[in-house]
Amino acid sequence: MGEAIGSAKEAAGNELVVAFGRFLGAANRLEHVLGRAIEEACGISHLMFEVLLILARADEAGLPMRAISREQVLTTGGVTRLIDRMEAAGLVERGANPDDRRGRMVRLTAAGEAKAVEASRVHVENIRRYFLEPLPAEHHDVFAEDLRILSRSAGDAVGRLR
Amino acid sequence: MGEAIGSAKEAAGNELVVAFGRFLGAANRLEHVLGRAIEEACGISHLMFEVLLILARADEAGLPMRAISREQVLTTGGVTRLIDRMEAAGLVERGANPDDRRGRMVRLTAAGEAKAVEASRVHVENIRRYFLEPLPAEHHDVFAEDLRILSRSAGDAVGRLR
DNA sequence: AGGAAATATCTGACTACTCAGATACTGTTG
DNA sequence: CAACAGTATCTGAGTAGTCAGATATTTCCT
Repeated sequence: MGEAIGSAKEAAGNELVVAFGRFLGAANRLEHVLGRAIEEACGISHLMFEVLLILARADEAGLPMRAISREQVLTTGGVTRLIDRMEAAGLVERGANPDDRRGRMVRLTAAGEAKAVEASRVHVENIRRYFLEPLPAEHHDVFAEDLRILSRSAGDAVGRLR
Repeated sequence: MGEAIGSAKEAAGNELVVAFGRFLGAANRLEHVLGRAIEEACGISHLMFEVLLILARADEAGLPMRAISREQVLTTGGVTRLIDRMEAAGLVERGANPDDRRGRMVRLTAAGEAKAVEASRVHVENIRRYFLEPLPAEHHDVFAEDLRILSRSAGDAVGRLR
């Protein structure tokens, strides 16, 4: 694992490069495919689904936009435009932020709540059908544990990299 | 795990939705951050790096473009444009495909090989420094095994979803 | 062989991001 | 409290993807 990388072929075959590449590639494709499935079934993009979930966890008053750009890998400009589209689609609404007149609060509309429920059902169904059911039942726990370990490790790593 | 989802709050708190969301989010951010690091250090995008590695694994003759769109989550149109930029940057070159006159072969230039080596060094260094070194040494094997299991499971799931 | 269907790539039009700069506030500090 | 650095959001311009349609060539079937 500690060899110097001399040629391009060696670089491409390096154990760490290969292992991380496969892992990240698989995770990306999974997200891509699950996102596509929601998009086709519910007519909202993957990012919109994430935002619906973030807002569903918040309380009545909603969240300021910056809270959304922090949770997603999106610049503030990107969030402005994403929320513009979601507002145009009737899923969220913007209101004044009483604590800070620079900011706006974003909260779910009734239609947004309904869409969050609908999309979650689709999502859970897809995960279960294609991801979990083919595994023998006793592997579910092990798998869930793997997910936890990896998401924590990956999260820690991101924190250090920044 | 089998409850019906009734409200948006329940949807957002659903165990599967949360676990997959965290996992995919962490994997994405990790890829994003590692990609950024390569971009800043080497001046190539994350996708260009992936393509350099794919081509480095191929033999002298290179690969047809379609082989690249298959390995990446990219349409053929996207590959055309990505390779356009890489060719403009001097990293790859296109040649005729003697077996199929519709297609073109893409292969690394000397500059492309050098860039693959350079970027891999940076990548390995970052993974090691931020991801592996903070783990106690005896966890490395367990971790590598986790990566293997998860990337295989995710790959299988994607196959079933399509 | 002759022609239909499939495949590889390229392109025009569109979309959704990024970055940087503008605007409008807030908070801190001398 | 006046100035100034900081923060939240929005916007213009640029970039890199998608999709669908065009073109050239191959493959398959009769």
